[in-house]
Amino acid sequence: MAQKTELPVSTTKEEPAWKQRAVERSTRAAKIRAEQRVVQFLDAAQAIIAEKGSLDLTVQEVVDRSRQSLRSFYQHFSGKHELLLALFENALNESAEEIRAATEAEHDPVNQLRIAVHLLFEQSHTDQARQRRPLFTDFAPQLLVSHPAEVRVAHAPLLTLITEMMTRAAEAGQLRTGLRPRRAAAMVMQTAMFLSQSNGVAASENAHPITVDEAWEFCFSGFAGPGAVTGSATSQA
Amino acid sequence: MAQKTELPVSTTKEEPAWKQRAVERSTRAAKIRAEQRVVQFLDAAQAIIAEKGSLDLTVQEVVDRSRQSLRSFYQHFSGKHELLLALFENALNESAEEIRAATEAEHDPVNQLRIAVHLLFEQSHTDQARQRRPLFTDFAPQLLVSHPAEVRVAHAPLLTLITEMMTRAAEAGQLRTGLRPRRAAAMVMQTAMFLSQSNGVAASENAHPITVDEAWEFCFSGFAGPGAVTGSATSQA
DNA sequence: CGGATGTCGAGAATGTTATTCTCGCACCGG
DNA sequence: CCGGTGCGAGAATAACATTCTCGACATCCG
Repeated sequence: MAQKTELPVSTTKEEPAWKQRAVERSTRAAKIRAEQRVVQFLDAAQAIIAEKGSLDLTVQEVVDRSRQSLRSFYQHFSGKHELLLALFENALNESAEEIRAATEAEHDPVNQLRIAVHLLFEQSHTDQARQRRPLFTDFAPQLLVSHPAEVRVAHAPLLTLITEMMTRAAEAGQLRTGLRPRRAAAMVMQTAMFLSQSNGVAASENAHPITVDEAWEFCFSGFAGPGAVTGSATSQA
Repeated sequence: MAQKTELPVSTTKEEPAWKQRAVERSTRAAKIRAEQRVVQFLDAAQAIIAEKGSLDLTVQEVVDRSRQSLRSFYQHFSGKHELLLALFENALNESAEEIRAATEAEHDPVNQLRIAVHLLFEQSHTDQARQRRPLFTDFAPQLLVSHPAEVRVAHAPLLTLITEMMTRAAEAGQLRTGLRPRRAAAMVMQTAMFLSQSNGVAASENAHPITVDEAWEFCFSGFAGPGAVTGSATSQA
């Protein structure tokens, strides 16, 4: 691509320093701009979703809102799907942060887990708290089917966090024998999220909806083994 | 609409018997035809799904395959969505039947539950056994978000079945105190299905995938009271 | 028989999106 | 000033779902 005529043959292997620097300079600027744009797209999408309380957004909407162009959009994302995936990962990271923050005051690992399950459950609830996170939990199921690998990556931080707790619980002898902490963490995490989701809007008909506490009791017994007792601060509400 | 002139006023309230019969006769024929057509659409869709192993079907495909017309399709279904819903309900009914059949030889309610969880788990697995049922389990998540009420209806037969088992388990003192059978049933059902789904294709990377037995142990501990032990026929595999 | 009415296949028309493509402008180093 | 390059505006394309129109064929009623 470059003017081979003026450059020594060695160039093929290693560019001269000045060129590298020059390229670097022009490259960095481009990178910064790119990052800015990506962020703008992300923010725009987030805002739209928050406004309409649903994932039904059009690439066009996002583009308009972010005051950029379709062209630019497809230059930065391979498609709508990647945008959503980015938001999804974001949301899960934030969620993990939130849980970490909410549990760091607590010493008892089982209580930490209880808090984690509560938060996870609430954040995954489709109805309530339609502000930010739940939407991505709406999105998760589709993803789970179409792009399981990406989902696993996105779940990683949360899974890691919960695994830590579970490991400490295991050390405290709170874990059913024969159950590896990571497995337990995975199951608890999934269960909390999905039980929450499966409640749907149905608050009207029968008393179906499963409560946070029920879900927690279920998870707790699930990993602690039958007969265990919920940590000291059990919410008997 | 009818010729009011020749008919007594009373007609407005109650049609004469002969007319009712006539209407009935012509109506029945129509109904039969309609049912036939619906079945044809359903079969065609099922076949296509089985063939491509995915839910990505086009209304057009279904229509072509069933040797009918678009017009006819929209005359019998309010839209693609309703078709999928019908298939979904079907699949869940079959699933419930299957489970019922597989458990009727078993007396111990806990063992019945174990079998049920195993079957549910396997049927919900996205990978394996891509023949019939799993596809609808793929479909479920979307539905759960968009039409929770319908999902509840579709789940009803399965839920009922599992609730029966759970009730018997409770009578046998196998259920954690304070846990109503129906709630337990709902949670176990959801957990079995979702844990299975969340495994994704990832069989390659880390050892993530949760096994049937792990899921069962988790569920069992989740609902069973203190000191309970998995039913006699525990598969220690 | 002959027209009215209803059913239905064939396929065109419409509407919504995502995604791609084409232009043309503005800016930048030489 | 010139050839590029980055990018906005928006037209073009492609899939689909859903609706609409037409015309053939049947069935019923007088």
